Amino acid sequence: MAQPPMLQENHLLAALSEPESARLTPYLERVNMPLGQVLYESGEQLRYVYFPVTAIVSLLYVMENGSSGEIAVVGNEGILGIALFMGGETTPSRAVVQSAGAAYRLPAQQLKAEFNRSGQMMHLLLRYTQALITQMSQTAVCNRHHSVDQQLCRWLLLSLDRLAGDELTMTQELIANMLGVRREGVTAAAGKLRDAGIIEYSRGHIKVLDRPRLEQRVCECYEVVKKEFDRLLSDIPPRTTHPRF
Amino acid sequence: MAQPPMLQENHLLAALSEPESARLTPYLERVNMPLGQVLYESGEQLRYVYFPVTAIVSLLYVMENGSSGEIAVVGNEGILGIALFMGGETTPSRAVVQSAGAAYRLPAQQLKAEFNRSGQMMHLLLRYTQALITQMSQTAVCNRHHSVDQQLCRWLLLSLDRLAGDELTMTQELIANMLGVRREGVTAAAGKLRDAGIIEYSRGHIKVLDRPRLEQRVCECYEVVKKEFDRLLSDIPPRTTHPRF
DNA sequence: CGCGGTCTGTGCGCTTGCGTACCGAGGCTC
DNA sequence: GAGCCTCGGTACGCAAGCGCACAGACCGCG
Repeated sequence: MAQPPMLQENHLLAALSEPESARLTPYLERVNMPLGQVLYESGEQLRYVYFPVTAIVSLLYVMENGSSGEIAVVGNEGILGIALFMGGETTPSRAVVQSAGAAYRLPAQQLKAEFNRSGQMMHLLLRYTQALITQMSQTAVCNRHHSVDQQLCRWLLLSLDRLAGDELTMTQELIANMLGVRREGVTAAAGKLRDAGIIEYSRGHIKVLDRPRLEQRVCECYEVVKKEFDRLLSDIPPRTTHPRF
Repeated sequence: MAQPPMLQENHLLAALSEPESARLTPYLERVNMPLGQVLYESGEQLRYVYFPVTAIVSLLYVMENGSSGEIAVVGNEGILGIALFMGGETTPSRAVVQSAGAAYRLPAQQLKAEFNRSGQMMHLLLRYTQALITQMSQTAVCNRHHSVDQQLCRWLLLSLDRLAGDELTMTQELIANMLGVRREGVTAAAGKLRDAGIIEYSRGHIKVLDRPRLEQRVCECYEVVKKEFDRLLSDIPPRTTHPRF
């Protein structure tokens, strides 16, 4: 509780012990990240890790022919750059800012140093990584078995959980890139949700009006991942569900 | 090199330093695993980790409606039970023996103890886990964008890499479960490969006749994962590519 | 106020894969 | 050798999603 309150905005940072927090704070730098910013490219050596606060970042995989797919999404519950402490230094995926906002960044060296102390931070990061693995696995099966309609619901809920409000800035084209489907497919799915009065949207702004009914329509994948995140990370003490404004 | 030669059969065990190997060897137990054996169920507490030798194990995700999908495959290059050292204790996936054979198993306690020494083994396991993450991500996009034909090629090659010979015992029905598609889809894809003279099969036995042409037909996903495994695990010293008979 | 670019809506033909059903062939058991 | 069960082959209608093309709507900018 003696931490600078700002660090509470990211769950992982918030869960650090005082000595850990004291060691890292001098190196943490708050940055603003605009929509579309690429934090790192596939195969690129990472210079920083990022702890999102109000921003949301997608881990995107881009194939040779240009088609793409989101494999995970990271908000203020997590960290970007797990390859650094896992030992691979890089990953074959790209990290793109999906919702503009703030994050703390930390030089790679400092993160590795703290990780190698094998303290609480290491265990925290590993458990977070396992939660991320669950998200990726679930995405794999969801891609295989569920309709665009259901996946759109899942995607909206994942974003909503990582946002302060009920509004997101995102075109259907971009959502299509994330889900790895056609833009027209998203148009159709979004149209159904609008006709049902669950969302409203216009030119890159989506507002969720009725979250409960969104949860009725989503496939099981959303719930599975959510429960697993809760299970793995619920003991994080100050449990700030959303950043306060 | 003073290790019992048998341990060389699994790449991770083979890469251990002498003291590590000496600590673990007393607890390692060689087991035979028949086709179809379930090493652990979704959500089940793990009592052992497994280091496959000649066996191949699939990480399978089964959905509420019974449909399923393979999210990763583990052979003698890896380990089963990463949730133990990642801190989650369990995962929402199921581990099923896809190709009968031998493995070493180690009680969960011993693995955790060794991991917590933060030595070479820890770094090895973490790098392996990152490679596994790559495999899962790639599976997610492959599920989205590639045809059953291509995915069958990928699946065959992944199995082939983890086998001693060129023959696998596996029905089309089971392959369909792994890929998360219909059995008839596999029949059609396999028929094309047979007509082209690339494989031959009958009643649960598949023989690969022309691996180079299999590699021509596969999607990029296979290569990406293979390269990443090589990059992350290539410094493992005794590089026994396949168990010798 | 008009222009241009971006975002969304819609239509159409095509391919892939799904669900269902049925059948024959090979191998195992008794 | 008869019977049974598993495995693989095939067919048909259906639905989802794709690629492409184009049109209208909205916004910002000059």
